[in-house]
Amino acid sequence: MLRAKQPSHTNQLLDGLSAGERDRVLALCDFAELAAGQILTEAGKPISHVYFPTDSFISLVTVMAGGATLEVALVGNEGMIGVSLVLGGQLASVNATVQGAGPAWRMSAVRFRRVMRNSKELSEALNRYVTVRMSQLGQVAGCTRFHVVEQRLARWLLMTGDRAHSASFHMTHELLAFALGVRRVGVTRAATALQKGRLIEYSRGDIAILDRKGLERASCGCYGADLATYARILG
Amino acid sequence: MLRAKQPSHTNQLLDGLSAGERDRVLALCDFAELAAGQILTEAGKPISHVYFPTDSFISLVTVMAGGATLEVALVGNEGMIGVSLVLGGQLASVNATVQGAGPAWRMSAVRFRRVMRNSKELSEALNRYVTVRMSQLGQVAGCTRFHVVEQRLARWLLMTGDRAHSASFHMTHELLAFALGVRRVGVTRAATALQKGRLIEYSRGDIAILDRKGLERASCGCYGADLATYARILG
DNA sequence: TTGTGTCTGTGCGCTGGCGAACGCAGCCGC
DNA sequence: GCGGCTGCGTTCGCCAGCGCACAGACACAA
Repeated sequence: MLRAKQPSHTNQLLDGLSAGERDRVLALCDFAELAAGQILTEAGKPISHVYFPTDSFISLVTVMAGGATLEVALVGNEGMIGVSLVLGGQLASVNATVQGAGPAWRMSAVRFRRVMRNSKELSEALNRYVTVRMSQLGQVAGCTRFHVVEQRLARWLLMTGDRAHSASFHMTHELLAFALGVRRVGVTRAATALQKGRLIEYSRGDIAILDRKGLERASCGCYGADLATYARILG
Repeated sequence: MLRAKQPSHTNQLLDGLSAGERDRVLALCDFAELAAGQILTEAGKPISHVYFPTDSFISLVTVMAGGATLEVALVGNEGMIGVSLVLGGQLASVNATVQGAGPAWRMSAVRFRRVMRNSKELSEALNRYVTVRMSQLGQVAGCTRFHVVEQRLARWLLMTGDRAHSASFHMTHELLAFALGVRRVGVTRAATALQKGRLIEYSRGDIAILDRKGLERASCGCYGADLATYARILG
């Protein structure tokens, strides 16, 4: 694993709150160190905690009957894990697996429900985040349908770079294949092409983005569309 | 257009409310007759009204940069149009086009915001519906990625039969192609196969389901998964 | 040093869906 | 009764991604 930027220990959703409100919320959280591969929620099972990542990032994956997998969202310090609770539910609707190890603010479901009832400011902010996620889910469906692996890979690398707060991070082709819902070989092909174009560099799971602008050109517009959606609703 | 069952003029979301609450909500609605092709919301534009379909059904479509289209949800009397308002937003995140003409309860955005603030019962019910939609969006993304056109077509026909309250309805291959995000030719192929198997019958846009059980076998499990999700959260 | 496991690269035949194009058949209006 | 429009059927070459299989390359441990 290559060197990462200084961690920020902040989460944008919480930072968007007024100072007093943010402090009240943070007082109910503890600071958890998430390990790569750790499972935070499983589809259909109760949610025990919500998480506000700061320097970790988490992959939300749907598992189809038959075992095929597809990542439907990548959550870093711009988001949260456990949106079902925001909507008053109990059960998770997707599998959340830690992709990038690191810290996150964590709050028990019980406390979260209470503070959601009592804080209009928090619940409004998180409702806006839910709106963003819904928009992005639609976008992901279309992206997955219409864009080729190389574009989607480029998009994924950009998103991950943002959430890792670093141009380099760890992720094998195998894991990328699960996220993109393609074969490992398909990832290798696409990654080789991007590397030949001097946009990225990788070796045994260590990936580095060399040319961010170039990678944006190689990706589909969905990367920019996602950012725009977020900015429009939560910016 | 072939004969339809007796229309019910009910909407399941509203029917799930207590009688008093339902009456209060309905008193704020008017009864609109929606025409096929009518556009109810457009992505990025303000939502003027929410709709609770009774015997109409509406297709929610994402339009990608480049013009490709993909239906991400089909809403009938089990749902509503305008979920962004439920979450406190102003703007639609998808295009909603009437696919099956018919009646729907309609309420202005202004009134809807007010009643949402004042009725815990309504807002909780609609929040559960939002949860369902989020789950289904993930399912759709996976279905679109992994299942072949014939399966997806079968699923679409089943969903539409449910929402039309009838085994027959009107829909050309061309429009189906837009919904499924494939070529018209691809729809024709799949439809021919289903017709040869005596599962459906069609002619110049009039489609009839002949063998519902057979169609379920020909579809992917996503049809059943969607129903199960709905039942689990709202049943 | 040797071994073992992990990660990446390549090749082969197959298939589902694509774009483009053309023909035909039913229906409606004049 | 003719013309035109809409909806459906088919064909052709093409390509992205698939499943399968195997080989090299590096890393760490015994």
